[in-house]
Amino acid sequence: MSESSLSARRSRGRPSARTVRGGDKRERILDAAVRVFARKGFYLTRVSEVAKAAGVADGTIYLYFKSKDDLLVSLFENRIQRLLTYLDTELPRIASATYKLQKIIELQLGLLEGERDLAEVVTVILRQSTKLMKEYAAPRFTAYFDTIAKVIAEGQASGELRADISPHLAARAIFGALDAITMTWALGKAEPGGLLRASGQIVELVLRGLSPAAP
Amino acid sequence: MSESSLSARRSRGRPSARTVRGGDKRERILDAAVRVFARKGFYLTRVSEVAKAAGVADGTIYLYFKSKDDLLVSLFENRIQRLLTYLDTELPRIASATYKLQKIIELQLGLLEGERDLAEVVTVILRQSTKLMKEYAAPRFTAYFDTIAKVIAEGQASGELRADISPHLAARAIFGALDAITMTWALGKAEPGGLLRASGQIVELVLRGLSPAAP
DNA sequence: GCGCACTGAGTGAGGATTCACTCATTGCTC
DNA sequence: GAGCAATGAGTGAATCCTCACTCAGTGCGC
Repeated sequence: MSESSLSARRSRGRPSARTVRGGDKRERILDAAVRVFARKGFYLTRVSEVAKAAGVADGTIYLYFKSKDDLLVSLFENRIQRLLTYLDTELPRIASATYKLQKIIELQLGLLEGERDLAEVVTVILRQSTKLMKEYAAPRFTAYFDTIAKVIAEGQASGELRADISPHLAARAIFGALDAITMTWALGKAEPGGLLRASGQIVELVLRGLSPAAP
Repeated sequence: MSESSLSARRSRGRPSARTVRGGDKRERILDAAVRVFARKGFYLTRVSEVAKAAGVADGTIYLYFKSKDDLLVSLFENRIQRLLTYLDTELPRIASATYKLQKIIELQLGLLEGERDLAEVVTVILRQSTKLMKEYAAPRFTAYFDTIAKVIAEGQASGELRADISPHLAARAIFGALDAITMTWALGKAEPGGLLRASGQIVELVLRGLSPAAP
């Protein structure tokens, strides 16, 4: 079932990417969806509102997305892919585990800085659909945790990081810290630069937390 | 408006606490609600399902709660009050900021250990209603953050903790770490004792992270 | 009998999805 | 290049289903 919901994401016989009229409607719908979802939440958002915000008819949404659920998942997929792709290419180039951690933290916060609506969708809205959360998002989160945990384990092996903390636990803690900071930032005033400034301090906090004991 | 929703929580002319028949129905409904909300999420839960799980009629729920929203808020209120009350009485008795932090961490994880459904409600379900989140839960979270931040600021003033990190930022990071750990625990296997074991390591992590620089 | 907790079938509103229709565009034919 | 037919993206009103909530009743406890 989770399988079906995953494969279903890929919309069926959609119009070709270069549509004759209107241009990239799919992109416009996604843009509108981030904005509307962020303002009203998933369940309180009417599909017709997204359509209106995107400047298309209600039915058009169903030409590009299977359902309202599919719209949310596609949104997440579409935007978050950047982060994962970037990590996959960048991390291997960094030798030190501490610098890798620093990069991860800066990336996660940096991606959402300047994209408040996206931040809110990722930290709050995505979790509003239990079905999506359990079937789709949870495994994605796990995969991300694993990436972080692997970096920590490397650092422990090399002696760069303290070895008396479970890498998976630490990974979840780091993710949670970043997530909570992003959430309060998005739900609150969201001052520009707020996340970037935070990232420096969090790097500090995490790296000292994971530093080997002073002899 | 947030005011009205808050005051509205108090149910109107409910049956007296000592009902003649059936005993404390209100409690039974709350118990059922935790279980059903945890399994299906707020929006996918039908009020009739909660009624069925509680062994009462649909209408009975409305004798004790104003609405489905009210049911969720009452649930949170009812259960989480323990944590806050306990903190308010216990924290002042502890002198050292580091021990206070330790207490907070152990309490937050300890409260939910053994109450998996409640853990899921607090970490996941509560956030499903954007309205509740923004009107009701966000201020509660903020108050909790403030408590933690105050402890950190105290520790900084006394030199127990490093002073180059914003107390509010650190508070959110700590909360987020605990929250993410609880969430993955609740959504995953939720092994007994898992949270307690985690709490020791998190205390370690946080306290070293906040420790003053080694000279 | 009276009052009150309780019941649960019924109601109405709301909203996701559908689908019969429109018409700009394309490309075929002469 | 004009006329014409075919195409299929786009539309949005209508459909139809799903619940949250209501309220006319039921029967228990006194």
